[in-house]
Amino acid sequence: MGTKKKRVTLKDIAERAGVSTALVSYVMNEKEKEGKVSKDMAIHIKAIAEELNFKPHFLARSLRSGKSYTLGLVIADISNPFFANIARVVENEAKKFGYTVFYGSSDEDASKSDDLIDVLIDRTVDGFIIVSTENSQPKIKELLADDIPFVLLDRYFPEIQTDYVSTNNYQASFDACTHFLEMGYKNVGLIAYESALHHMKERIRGYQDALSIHGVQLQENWLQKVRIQEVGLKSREAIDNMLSTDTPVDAIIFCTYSLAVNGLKYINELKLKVPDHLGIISFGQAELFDLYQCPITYIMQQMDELGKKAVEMLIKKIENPDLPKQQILMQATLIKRDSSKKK
Amino acid sequence: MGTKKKRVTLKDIAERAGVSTALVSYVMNEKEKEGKVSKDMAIHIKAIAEELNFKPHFLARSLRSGKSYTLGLVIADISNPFFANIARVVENEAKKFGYTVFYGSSDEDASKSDDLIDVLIDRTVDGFIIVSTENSQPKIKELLADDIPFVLLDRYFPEIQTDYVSTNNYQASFDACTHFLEMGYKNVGLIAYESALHHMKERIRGYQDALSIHGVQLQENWLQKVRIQEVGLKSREAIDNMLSTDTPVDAIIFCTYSLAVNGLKYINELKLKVPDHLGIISFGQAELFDLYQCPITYIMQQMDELGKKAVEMLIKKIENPDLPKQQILMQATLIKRDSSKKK
DNA sequence: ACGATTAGCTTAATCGATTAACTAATAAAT
DNA sequence: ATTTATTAGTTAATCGATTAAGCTAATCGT
Repeated sequence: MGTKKKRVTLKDIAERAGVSTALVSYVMNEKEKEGKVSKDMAIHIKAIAEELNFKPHFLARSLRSGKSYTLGLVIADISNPFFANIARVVENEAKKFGYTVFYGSSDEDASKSDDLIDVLIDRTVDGFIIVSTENSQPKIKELLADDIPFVLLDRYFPEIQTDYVSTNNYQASFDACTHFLEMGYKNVGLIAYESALHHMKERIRGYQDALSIHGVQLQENWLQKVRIQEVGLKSREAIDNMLSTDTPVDAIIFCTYSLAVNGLKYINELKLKVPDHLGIISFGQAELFDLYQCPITYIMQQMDELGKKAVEMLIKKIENPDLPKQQILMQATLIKRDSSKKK
Repeated sequence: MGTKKKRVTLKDIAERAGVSTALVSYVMNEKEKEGKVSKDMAIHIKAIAEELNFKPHFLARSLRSGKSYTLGLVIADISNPFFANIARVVENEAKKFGYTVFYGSSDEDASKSDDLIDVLIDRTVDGFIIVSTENSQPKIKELLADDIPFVLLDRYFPEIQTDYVSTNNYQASFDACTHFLEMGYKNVGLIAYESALHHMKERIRGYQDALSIHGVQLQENWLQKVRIQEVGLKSREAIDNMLSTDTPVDAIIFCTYSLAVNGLKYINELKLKVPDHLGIISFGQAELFDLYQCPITYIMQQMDELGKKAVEMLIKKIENPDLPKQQILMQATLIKRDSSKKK
């Protein structure tokens, strides 16, 4: 009843085989090719290891080798389906390379993010994948200075030279707005986060350029910015603003999933019909978009590829720190559905 | 410029202070109360540690002490909002106790779950929180036999004596069905997973008992079971079955979030109006329920409490393995909204 | 046949922190 | 004055695996 099974160590195997632990270690690490161990002995030792069900002690090995085969993943919020999916992909991909993932949510708060990174450094992770927050530049620079391998995911800082994998947000936003205009919507609005984060600025810029290239003048109140911490309260206000001008919007682009959730809820409350009263396009992808009044047009990012690339880049970086920094921007795809259908 | 900052070790501090590493270790572990270290020396050493920004090496400490302050969390699927939330709560709660969490998704697949647990054991986690899958009893028994601390979360096996924290699913289901009957719905159906998992059986039993206690005879096709792996395909079939009998249902209880997502999607396709054509109650909670045709009535589990309790129990268990096993069933709450409103 | 290789294994240091056991010096007790 | 306690430290083993360096005996080349 509960006999604490004590670990089988190299020593146990060595004793059983009547050899030194070093030899066992060589066998376990397939060093026999290098002429360190005889074939017979290798077979013999492997058999014993098998029989005793030997599993190397991760901590001991890591301590000695300085490698923990552990990655730290810092994301904004695991309860956002976009990041939940990222987390999943990262976890699965890392596993393929023999790495395990510690993760944590920053809640879009730089100090939480910084703390999390510190905790994970203490835990001797080999590297990081980071979805950074506003004001996390100092920490990022610190990581650079300390030569800690990391890859930024989804968000990056154009003024800091780092590895990153992200999406061409400018293009995505440009395409969304253009699509609305082509479908006959005249007054296209956009709700973004009030944020210094570059990806958000790019989304705004893409929208603005699309309007101006199509000869549409951006009207007052079409562009709304909401502080991340106040999404719940201010989303309604933003929509009210967009609708109560001389040139009320007939279509809205939501720059994030949370903005969409809150906005769509309010649109329901206002009893507005999508897309008749209001066309909708949103960044992100979620089951929710299938179940609204009508299927919502959304901007699909290649999450699987984003996550995979990030892991791949990070592991390469860990194994070869001198690799030149790499930047990847992936293309997003506009999934066109009823919420933006032809007027 | 990337000067790999090398770790500050006990030895560095010891040399600087002209003492042995042992003494430094005692100071760092606050053992001075036990009369091992003079006050002056303690202050002196602490000052040096501070100055050099000493951080103990986690792996070294863990290797020596046999404690890693790491928990393993095995959940069904991180992209399900219910589990994403659990993961979050567990992570936050663990942090409060100085623990960090490794997690992974099992995808409701016992062999994946078992593998995951093995990987985490290799990683020397101190204990597990497990949302178990069908057929994972053997692994659970193995953990018991090996005296590895763990707490089951959400799902448990009544035939195995373990610690667990779960919800009174029988009552929750009973209440949901009763609510429908009281609101004037006559033909209440339920869609569940085809599963041997006890929590699922309890949900079914609660529904059946509620019907029979209120004098309603369970009709053919009212109770539908769908295999987890086929939710996408078979949900439609299930709903078709419920609607195409002599006694078609006028209300449906969905036993899980995934069942609800798929079911609601199909109900949209069928252009059925909720709640006029069909009342809806679902287990789980999600933003999606706010944004459907009308707000969906759902069964709210106390996720925060579930997660917190699980962490608390686990850590107590880790620190005192001889603690008697504890079982906790939490009460769920029915959040009544328009999808089940009075006929 | 003699020195040089090489195959095959062992020794021992190492990663960094912890802790039981020991020492030396001082203080208290009898 | 001698024993006993207490204080304030040090030494060295330990957790388990890795690996450079060393050793021995067999093998090779000429």
